[in-house]
Amino acid sequence: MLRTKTCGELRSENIGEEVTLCGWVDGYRDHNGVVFIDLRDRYGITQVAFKLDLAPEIQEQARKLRNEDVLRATGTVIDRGENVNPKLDTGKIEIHASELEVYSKSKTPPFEPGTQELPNEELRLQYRFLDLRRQELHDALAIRHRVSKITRDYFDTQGFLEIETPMLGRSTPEGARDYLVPSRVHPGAFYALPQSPQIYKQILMVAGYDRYYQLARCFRDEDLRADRQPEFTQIDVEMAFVDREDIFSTIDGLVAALIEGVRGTSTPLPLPRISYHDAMERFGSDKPDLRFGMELVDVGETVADCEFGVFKNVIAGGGRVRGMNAKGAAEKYSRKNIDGLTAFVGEYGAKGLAFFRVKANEGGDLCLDSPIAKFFSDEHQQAIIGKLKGEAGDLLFFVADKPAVTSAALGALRFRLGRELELYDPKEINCAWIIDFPLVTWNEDENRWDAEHHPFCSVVAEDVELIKTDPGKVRALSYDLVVNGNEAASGSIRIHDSDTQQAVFDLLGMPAEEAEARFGFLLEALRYGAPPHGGIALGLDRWVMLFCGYDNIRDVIAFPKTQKAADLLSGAPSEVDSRQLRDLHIRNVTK
RNA sequence: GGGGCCGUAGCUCAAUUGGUUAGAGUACCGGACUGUCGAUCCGGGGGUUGCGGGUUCAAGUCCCGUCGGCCUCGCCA
Repeated sequence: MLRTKTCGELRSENIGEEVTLCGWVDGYRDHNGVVFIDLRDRYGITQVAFKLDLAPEIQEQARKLRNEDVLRATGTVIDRGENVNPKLDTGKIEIHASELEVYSKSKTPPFEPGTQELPNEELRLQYRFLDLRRQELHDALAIRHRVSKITRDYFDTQGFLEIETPMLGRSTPEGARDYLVPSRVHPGAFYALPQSPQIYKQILMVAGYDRYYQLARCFRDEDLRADRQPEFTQIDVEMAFVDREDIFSTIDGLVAALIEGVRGTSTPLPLPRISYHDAMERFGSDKPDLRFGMELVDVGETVADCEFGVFKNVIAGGGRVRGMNAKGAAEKYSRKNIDGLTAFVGEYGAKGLAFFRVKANEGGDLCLDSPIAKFFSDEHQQAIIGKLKGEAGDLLFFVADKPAVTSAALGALRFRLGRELELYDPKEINCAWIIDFPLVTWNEDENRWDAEHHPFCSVVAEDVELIKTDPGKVRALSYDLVVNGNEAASGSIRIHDSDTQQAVFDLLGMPAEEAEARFGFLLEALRYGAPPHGGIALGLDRWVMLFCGYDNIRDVIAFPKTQKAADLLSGAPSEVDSRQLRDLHIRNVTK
């Protein structure tokens, strides 16, 4: 090594030692007779002093050092005495340099990795090599490494094999849009990058590899979000000869190991479970944030005969009126704030947001205060207050609409209010299984049933008969793991007998020929002795994001892409020359 | 595809709500200084206000379009 120590490890015990450090200039202070350099590497910062009286021959060179220059300095570890810097772990010592080698000068950087105020993200992504020098990115990627390492160790102890599956696969048009790769040797034909290793891992089960996992890179050509990148990493798992409980206990163990390994805290197992139905009723979401309460309440019966036309008409039309109680928030939201919330729920299809402040009148009785309170008799007001357990100072919100809209709007509003009202400890990691998802949901536009999870998802045994009679009521053997309001894992027990598989294809309106054409290779494999099997995939990026306490996954990915799926560092995607296109039998039709 | 926020010096921001030569901090350059650690002090350079149109006596500011970044609905089996 070119160095004998790192910039993070020297302490008082090292005083008197001759050491050599390498690193980047994090800051410089030139006092003519002495030049101070804050030298930074992965491990920390150490102050190096270049003193005129000790090494006059390198003084001139030291005075020219600027931020982000790379150097090697050799010198003696000195006690700082009175001049300790409590901000640095190495603050009790410094190096009095006798030798200096400048490996490379840096152009003036567009921003300083050590600075407090971050530049805009566009610049950070363009100069990602500078951004990655920041301590926060180092920490995030270290946690990411820890999650991967713990995962591999855990599955190893459980007898799993890590098996790689192809990146160049066959396009199956279901689900997300594929990223396609043209074939040179098969003119007009394309590979697809995997949306997930789903079909391959099921084939591995048929092949007898009954405990498989993989840290799998996946690709989906869909619009991005804060927690969605076009390429991302799944902890992909599949097991044979198992039922749902085996998956839960296996993943419970992984989750506990991750939290223990990253946070150092233990997690009570088994993780709690909530049915999809209960999650939607109580929280308005299939990925509820369970760090706080503020559950939804149905007041449909209570307000069915009130004088407020909106409520009355919605109930009469088969809709629902649901609400929730923001405890103590009456004075925290002005009329203008609430207008903002009304616009917010509008994004989820709600046509309005009714609100009431709970107040105590002169007599000490509770009543509702709102522009629409006059439409509610005293009996109605008391009933509403009773249902939502209202107390003076509470703020009640209601949405009246189609059932799905009340869930979507109130679920989103609850999530937002929980954050704004700081109803939880932001460091908490709260996990729960959501189970008993519906197998299919009705697609209004296409006038058919769509698979909620995917077409190979098995069904709760007692619901099999319902496939033909009442498909919307069929519960799937699928499950999600939600963490702090994020879908952090999703999986299912798969269908392994062809009768059930055919029944599901029939339900989805997929003719046998079409199923054969699309994933016949999986169906054929299942005909050669398929064990009962099931699995799950965890979103590794999201888990790391949650462990870091960030609100987007770009900050836990070394080289992320922008919302338009561009890499601002490399310039991908880019045009290619016509020769490459010709080799691939591709013609550019945009010109 | 839709909605919203943003774009001014290398960077972070300001600019009287349409009005004189677009400012500050920081970074950068030069100088002073032997104990700083957000060093300090003196001096200096640095602008196509993302881009293109339009309105106006006058546009960083208003309007239209466009590019880019972020958030989001749809989408993501």
